[in-house]
Amino acid sequence: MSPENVYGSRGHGRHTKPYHVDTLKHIALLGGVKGYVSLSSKELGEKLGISQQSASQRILELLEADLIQRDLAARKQRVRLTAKGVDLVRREYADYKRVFEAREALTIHGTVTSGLGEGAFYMKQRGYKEQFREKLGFEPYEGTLNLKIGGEDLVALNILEEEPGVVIDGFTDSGRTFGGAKCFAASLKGVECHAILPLRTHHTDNLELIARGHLRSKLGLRDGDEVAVEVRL
Amino acid sequence: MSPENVYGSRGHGRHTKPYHVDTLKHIALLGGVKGYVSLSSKELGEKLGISQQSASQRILELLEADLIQRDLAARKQRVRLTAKGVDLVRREYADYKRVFEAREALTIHGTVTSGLGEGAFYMKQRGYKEQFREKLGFEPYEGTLNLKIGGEDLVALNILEEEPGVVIDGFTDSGRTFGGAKCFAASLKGVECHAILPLRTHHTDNLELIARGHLRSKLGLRDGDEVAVEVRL
DNA sequence: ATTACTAATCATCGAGTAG
DNA sequence: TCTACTCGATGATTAGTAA
Repeated sequence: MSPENVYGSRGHGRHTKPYHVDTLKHIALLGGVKGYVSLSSKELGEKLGISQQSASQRILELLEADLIQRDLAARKQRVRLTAKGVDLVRREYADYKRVFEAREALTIHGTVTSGLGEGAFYMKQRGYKEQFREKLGFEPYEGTLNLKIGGEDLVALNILEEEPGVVIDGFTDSGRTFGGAKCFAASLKGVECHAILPLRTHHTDNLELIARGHLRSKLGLRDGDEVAVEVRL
Repeated sequence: MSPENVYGSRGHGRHTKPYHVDTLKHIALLGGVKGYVSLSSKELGEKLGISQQSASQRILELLEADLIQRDLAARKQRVRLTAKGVDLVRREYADYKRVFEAREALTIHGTVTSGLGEGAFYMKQRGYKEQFREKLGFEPYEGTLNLKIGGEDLVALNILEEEPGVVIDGFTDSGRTFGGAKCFAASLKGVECHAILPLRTHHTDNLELIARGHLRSKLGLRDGDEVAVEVRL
């Protein structure tokens, strides 16, 4: 588990309390990930084994932390998780998945996308290129293959976030700061490559792949193609 | 989630506190499921974002609740989860899995075993037979096919425990009490059957199947055969 | 019925420190 | 070093009740 992932900073919110994840889990189990669910504070209290008053308080705290949204128009409130709330719960899920399904490799499904071409800019930086040669043993093509990850495969990204990988250090060049990243050996349709993730940024649903050559042309990939990449841990 | 699954009674322990599952999760992530891991109270405190003193206290509470075992012989303590502790964490995992991988069917792998022939005794009871005819629409063969479930498939059993299913009520006959159960439609190698689970008992690694005919002879199954059963929710 | 405020109670936590 | 005790401070929960 990442060192920052402690109560005081969990979910990047300043007000995240230890029991919030569990509360979110119960709302999620009622369908709060897909849409609003009718849930009185009394009902929530019963599910959590606490009083109506405490449950009401927790709802207020989750609202304050932007982890749920509420519709208080009708007699009975309706709640749903925010994207941030879903993300927090999915991260917790990733932890448990790591406990029981620790593997040497993860298969992640994604859709080929163009992105903003930002990857190429970063791949051209000398500060990165030298480290790639040193730590990965090759100098990658100056561009990345961007995969959009969705649905059940998102949890795999959360697992990667918590695995060490090969660390590429951040640096500064001409007054600009370039953040650190980590790499995992991977293969895409039999072609060896590396998955690369920023060290700090979370909340992403993208996975970038780098390789010796130009993956897109080598594999004849186009935007929208569905692929499965095998990432080794 | 089952109504009993609240803090006060979680894991059937009288002393289970809300943060115990999270503490167990961190120990599990370090390898505490497979064996002892060296873990000082200071280290645990850092992982949980609490002080060394509080972490020490949590270790004592987990020991008291029979959720971990400890080896305090060396300079640094070593801890591991008990079966009860693993079970508690796996149940939590099942909750999260249900949130993100809610499906209409679960595929569960198991090994055919003979068991003690107890299944047949229960299947002969009139109190059950009448309910099977009424609620499942057929009267099953007077015996069960017993599957031993292991490893990663155990979490599927925990998911079934939390799903409603078709409830078979308990009853008393000749002064003896017969507990309730719940059934899920299933198929084994293309043959329609039902999975049946006791309503109260937990901590099992067995799954019993009932069907119109004798599954074992119909499918040519022997003890030790590996099968996959598709259970519909 | 609801939600949620306030005040009192109760539990959790960490600093200091002993073994 | 380590674990873990005491105890005062902090934080969480609930009963009573308002709206």
